Amino acid sequence: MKTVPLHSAKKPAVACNNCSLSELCLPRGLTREELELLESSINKTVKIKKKDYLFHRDDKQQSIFAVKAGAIKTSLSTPDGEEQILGFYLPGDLLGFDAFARDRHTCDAQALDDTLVCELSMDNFQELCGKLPAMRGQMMRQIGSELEREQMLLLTLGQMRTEERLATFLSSLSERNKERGFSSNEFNLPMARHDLANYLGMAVETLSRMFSRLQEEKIISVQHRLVKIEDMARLKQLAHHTCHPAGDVL
Amino acid sequence: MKTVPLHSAKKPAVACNNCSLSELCLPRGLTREELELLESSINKTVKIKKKDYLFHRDDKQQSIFAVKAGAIKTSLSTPDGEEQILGFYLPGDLLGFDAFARDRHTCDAQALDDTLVCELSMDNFQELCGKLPAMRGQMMRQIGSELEREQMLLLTLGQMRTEERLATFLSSLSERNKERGFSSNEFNLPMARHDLANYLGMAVETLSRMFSRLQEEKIISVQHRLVKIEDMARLKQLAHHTCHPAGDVL
DNA sequence: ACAGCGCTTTGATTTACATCAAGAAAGCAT
DNA sequence: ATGCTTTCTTGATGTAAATCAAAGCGCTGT
Repeated sequence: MKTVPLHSAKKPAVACNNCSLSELCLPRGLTREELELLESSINKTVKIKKKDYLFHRDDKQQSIFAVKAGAIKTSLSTPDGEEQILGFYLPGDLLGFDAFARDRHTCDAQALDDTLVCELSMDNFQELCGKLPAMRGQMMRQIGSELEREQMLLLTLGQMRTEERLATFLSSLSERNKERGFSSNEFNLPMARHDLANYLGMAVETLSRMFSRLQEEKIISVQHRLVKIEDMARLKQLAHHTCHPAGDVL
Repeated sequence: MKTVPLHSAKKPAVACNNCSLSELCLPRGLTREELELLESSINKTVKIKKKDYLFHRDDKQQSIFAVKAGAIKTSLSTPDGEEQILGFYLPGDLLGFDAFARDRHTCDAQALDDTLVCELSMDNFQELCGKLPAMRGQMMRQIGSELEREQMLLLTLGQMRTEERLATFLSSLSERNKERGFSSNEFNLPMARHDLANYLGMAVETLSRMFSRLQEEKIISVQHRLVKIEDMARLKQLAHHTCHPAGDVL
């Protein structure tokens, strides 16, 4: 097993403590020393072009990743070419946990845009988990969030009608933006209609109709990817199925 | 934090090494000494009567649990009383990971039958994770499986038609039984129609119709909860959407 | 045994959504 | 700009599955 230099002589390429995402990402709750150890363990930041893959299903797991800029979607696909999008990962989100079961990724991860991710190798990850209980705790929380997010999506797909699904999605994207200090009333969708429809388990046409419907009802206004929430109360009401205020990823 | 006696004088109440489930449960891959440490950390085994709850949503997480006998369902429910069943946990399955995100459970866990579970307190769990890398690894794998299982269910709910959903479910239950040394061709469903229908995101009536349809097509035969698979090849073909042979829980 | 209750199946009808089809708008290259 | 491709919206039609309704079956307990 590779060992991590405890205090590397030269300044690491990655500086988590300067990163605007440090409160959302792994560093949260770590002490100064722990943070330094983490920084020196981050292997590098990687650029991925739009439509390129960060990993494929069945790839051996090398690392876990943190999105720094851009957006990633993960999806499962079937022999006959059908796909189900499992999640959208935006800046501050971690991904790669899916491979914990068998050391191989269980889904594909593709960039929706030109994207920047930080990479932490599994070796380093394991070592940090052994050494730093706080780091292990933070990691557990991240995995827990992932589990929770998928559970919410199950509820959405299993129980809600299409309008509710969209309302729920918009409401949680809004929450998410608020948490990150962005506007909760006006934002751009990071994904195309096609991807969102698939994620929400409906046809693109249906999604489009639901956007129109919410607009007619004066709950939102949309043009292309720009969404404005005009009546948050009614949106939340439509999305009342949703139990959680929080949620880390979409 | 409580400390775990390294070698308790008296024999622990729990004997993982005698347990028929040790190959599926936490002990897998642990050395003799590690196993002893685990055994002495298991707090107790708990009995839960049919319809009683192991935990509720928002309960503070005290423990993780391993099902020894019986069956547990986990579910999410909405303010207006709708429910989505998230998983069925059978002997050898672990549950409780959902609380990792916020130290509180994100779903309810209810016994489908009189049930026996082993309980490992979070304190002991944390301690073991720090001490035993093998144990931490096994735990990560378990969590990974949970994530993977939920992903498969998302694919099922998002993309499949009702007949495919049932076929997929039966096929994976069959696999699961084979792995545990039970018959893969003939088994009892551990849950009522109502619960299965909800889990698969359809109405009870539709589920019933799909059972009938599969029976008409001579793929299975059903009476009450007893299912016989008459034509495994065609069942798998119907369930072709499913990518994975494995899968730990349902 | 019987009644009574919950669970399951089957049938008739309705409906939400998918599919099919076409047009409008936006992005991209030349 | 111009045309071309891709993405998105809207309309018309079809269908899978929900809902409504009722009957059959298998429990439980008296």
